[in-house]
Amino acid sequence: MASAKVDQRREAGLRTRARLMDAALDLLAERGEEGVSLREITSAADANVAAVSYHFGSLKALCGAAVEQALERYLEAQQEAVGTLGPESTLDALAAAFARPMISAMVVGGRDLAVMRIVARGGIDPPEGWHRFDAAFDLVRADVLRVLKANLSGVKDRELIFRTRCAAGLINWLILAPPGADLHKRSRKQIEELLIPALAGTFRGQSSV
Amino acid sequence: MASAKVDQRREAGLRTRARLMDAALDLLAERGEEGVSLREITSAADANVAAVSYHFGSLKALCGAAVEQALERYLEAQQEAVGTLGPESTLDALAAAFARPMISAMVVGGRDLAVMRIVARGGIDPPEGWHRFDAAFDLVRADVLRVLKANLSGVKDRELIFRTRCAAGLINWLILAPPGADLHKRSRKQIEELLIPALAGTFRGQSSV
DNA sequence: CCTTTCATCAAGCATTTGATTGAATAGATG
DNA sequence: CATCTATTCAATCAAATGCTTGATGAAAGG
Repeated sequence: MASAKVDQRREAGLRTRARLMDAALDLLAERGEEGVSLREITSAADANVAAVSYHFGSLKALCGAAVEQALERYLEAQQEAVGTLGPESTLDALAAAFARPMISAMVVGGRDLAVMRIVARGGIDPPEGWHRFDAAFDLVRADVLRVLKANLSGVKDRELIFRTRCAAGLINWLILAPPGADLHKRSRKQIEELLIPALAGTFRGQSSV
Repeated sequence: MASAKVDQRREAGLRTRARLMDAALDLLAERGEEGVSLREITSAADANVAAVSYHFGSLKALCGAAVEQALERYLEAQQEAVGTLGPESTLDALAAAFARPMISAMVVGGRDLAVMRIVARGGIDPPEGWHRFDAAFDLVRADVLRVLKANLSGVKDRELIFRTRCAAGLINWLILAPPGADLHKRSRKQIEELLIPALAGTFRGQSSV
């Protein structure tokens, strides 16, 4: 019990800090950076308005921390999913791996979905400091590009890169779509059956007329 | 000169009214409904703050009118583009027609692009009163679906509808992407060469493994 | 020429925003 | 026990928000 002793005050502080981050995450996912207010976050987190200044310095800093955390969680999942692909993988397998984090988030819902929505929003209005993760994004893109080149040898790199962008955009769009639209609340299998072919088609392009 | 006589006061009023709408359109396209303030619009339109209340009743009403006007312009262009398709049209032709308004807006830029951005934003955060245009959207979707069924006889309707949604989302995503990304400021030909195959692929799906 | 009508404007309104302050509370330390 | 420290809280701040008001100017109408 000696080394397990902790300062209860500090622990309580970290708890409200975490509550603030979670509340910010949910609200940012729902309404975006412009539509989230200090009072709303603190009341959702059951904390005092001053707690934000105390723990993060400012509302902006809190949002930045929340977005950063979302990005880290997302990139980890996305890298793990795409990293397992070998050069022999089919476009279907690529599409499945590429979409896996998004599909999981959609099935599970809750905070995982919020993370995805925040990342997707960042594709439209990139928060400052976003470029800190450029290298990680490039890593994912490189993995995708490798599989694409193996499957579509006749297509220029520029086109393949663009199609990767399209595929990502397609996914992000579906994530940001208002709940109640097509995919939300469906089973993993149903989502895959609809999404994977469309996504694989985007990668493949209309090569055969 | 008899019937051409107009009230100069009223004409001036209509001019500032139009200036307000244009300013609102630009700002809404850039920052979305949450990020636009009364003072910003009126200063961009070179008008007094009270002009908004006078001409539209409220800021919300002004934004609603601007969004509605954008939707009308968009739907007209989209319907015209897709309506020319026959049942014999290839997926390439379908993709070209489907993307034509977006491509034109991207090449021309300016207010046309603002219109597209507002419509795209509406796909994520649908403004109230949006469903007034559901019928018009359905018309476009029906035209697309007709061509899709002729080209992809083995695929279920539900999948084709979903792929139409994916294609629209893909386009909207590229429209909303920050300027400076891939497509912006490129020639129509360059944009088409990149976009049409990707879009046609999305429609076609990965039917042949 | 006088009155009315339409549009614009500076000034001010109440509310909400993010942020700060000093006191109060609860736990840790010696 | 007393002292210190980390956290929370109600109260408050200046700035920005959307909106209204009464005055002002200019064109229109009789």
